[in-house]
Amino acid sequence: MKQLPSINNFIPHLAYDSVIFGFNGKQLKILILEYHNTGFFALPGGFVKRNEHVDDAVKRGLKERTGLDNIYLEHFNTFGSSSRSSPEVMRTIMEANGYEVDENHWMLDRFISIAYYSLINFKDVAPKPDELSDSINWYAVDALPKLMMDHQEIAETALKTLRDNLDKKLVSMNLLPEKFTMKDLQKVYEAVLGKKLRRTSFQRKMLSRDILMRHEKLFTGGAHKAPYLYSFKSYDMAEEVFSPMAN
Amino acid sequence: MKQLPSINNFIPHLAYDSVIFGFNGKQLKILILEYHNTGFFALPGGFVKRNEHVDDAVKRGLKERTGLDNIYLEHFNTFGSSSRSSPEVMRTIMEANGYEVDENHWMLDRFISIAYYSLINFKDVAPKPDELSDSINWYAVDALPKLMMDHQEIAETALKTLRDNLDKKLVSMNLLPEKFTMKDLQKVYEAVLGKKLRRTSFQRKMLSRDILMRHEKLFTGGAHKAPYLYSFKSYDMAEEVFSPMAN
DNA sequence: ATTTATTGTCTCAATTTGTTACAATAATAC
DNA sequence: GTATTATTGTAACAAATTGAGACAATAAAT
Repeated sequence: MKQLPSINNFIPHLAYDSVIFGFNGKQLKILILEYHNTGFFALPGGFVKRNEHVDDAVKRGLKERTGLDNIYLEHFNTFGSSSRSSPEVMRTIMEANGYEVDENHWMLDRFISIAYYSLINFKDVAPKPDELSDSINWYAVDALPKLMMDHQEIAETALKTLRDNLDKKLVSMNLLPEKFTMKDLQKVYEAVLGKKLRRTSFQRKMLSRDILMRHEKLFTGGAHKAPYLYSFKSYDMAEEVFSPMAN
Repeated sequence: MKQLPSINNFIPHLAYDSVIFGFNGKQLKILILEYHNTGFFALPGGFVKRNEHVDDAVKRGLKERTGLDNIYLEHFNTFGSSSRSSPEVMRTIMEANGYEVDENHWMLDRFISIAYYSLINFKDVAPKPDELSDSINWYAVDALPKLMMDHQEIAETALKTLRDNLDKKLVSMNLLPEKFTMKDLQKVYEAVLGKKLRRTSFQRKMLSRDILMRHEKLFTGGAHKAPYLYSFKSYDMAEEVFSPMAN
């Protein structure tokens, strides 16, 4: 009989789930895994070790379970409803994988989930399913399979957060190569926001913000004018929150 | 010897902290408590029961510890660094209150804190300290005492979140009476944002958003034109996040 | 040289915001 | 009553931003 993780190593009742957004130049997708022999689709998640920073647990788990390494993750919400956990679902998943599950097994307990999201360029990675999962695949945000427990809500909240923050945080840095064209940048914005933007206004706006550096042109071989390449200027996040009244 | 709460009732390693913003018509303040005989200042916090929604734990704890009841709370972040907890601080607080603390007491463990914030009109409430605390008082956001552990960071993050969301969420509803004048509303915005706003532009903007209902005038007895009273139109939060591309 | 697709920028209209001005009050003083 | 005072609601115009279209400047193919 295979061994499940021991409760001694983990903080009980506490889990994380991660919403990994990927972009293929056109569409925004989310990484979803499917458990063996169950038909259950879920966000990649895991547990937190006794003496581990939650941020590190998410990075560790994501690497173990999907092969993804060294990606920028951001916490966006915590799902703490006592009704969100489903012992039956957990039992089904574990039994379908050949584990014997004790009635009082800690993984059947009620869990609070700390939720993270990330944005990556999915050309760069090849996620691999872990031993519990049949598959791990990208699904377009408007064509997700039915997700187990409250994972649909977690994914929706993540998308809303991403849309609200795209402008401010420029997390899109993770979705683009070091250097990119204005059109590439616009496509990221359009995919995340889920709507078309006006080319000229977008270009003027981005240039006026003084956050881009212009580099050499990119010659693609197309029968047309070559676009400039840009990169983000580095900027620091320093911000005085508790400052005295501004003038 | 007094009894500390038993671990059997609570989820281990999990706590919450609350940043309660209050507004007095002029300044934005935060509710801070001071533990007996220690000089430690802290945000009001507590633990989550085994079968309790985290949201409910925060409401319950806040009522028990401060007398505040029925206020709107919103989760804004989770503080999960493994270094954020300080067993020495916890021990000092408990011993200063006459409790005998076992070396391995669960309250000395590492804790992950789920953080909430709220906005209230502090004319309406009279917070009372709980048995562990000497005092519970309002402090202006730019004149906080030195807070224990990472509570300063939690408070700063809450203020930043509040500023970022004031416009969108109109949480300021909690800071105003049912009906209020345009000047009242402007003062809330100014206190939260920490800067003066232009009267005419503010008024035009608020009116153009179609979120206010105009009522009768308010006669204060002042030797001048009487302002109208307004209230927020109710609005529902329904929002399609996973909708197909907008045109 | 001509054609084609795409890019960068300009222009002018439409919209939004900043700024000032001013008429319309409530209450008080006379 | 009438004048005075403080404050409010809104108009008017300027300044800034955004929307929409036009167009010249390319790269590469014909």
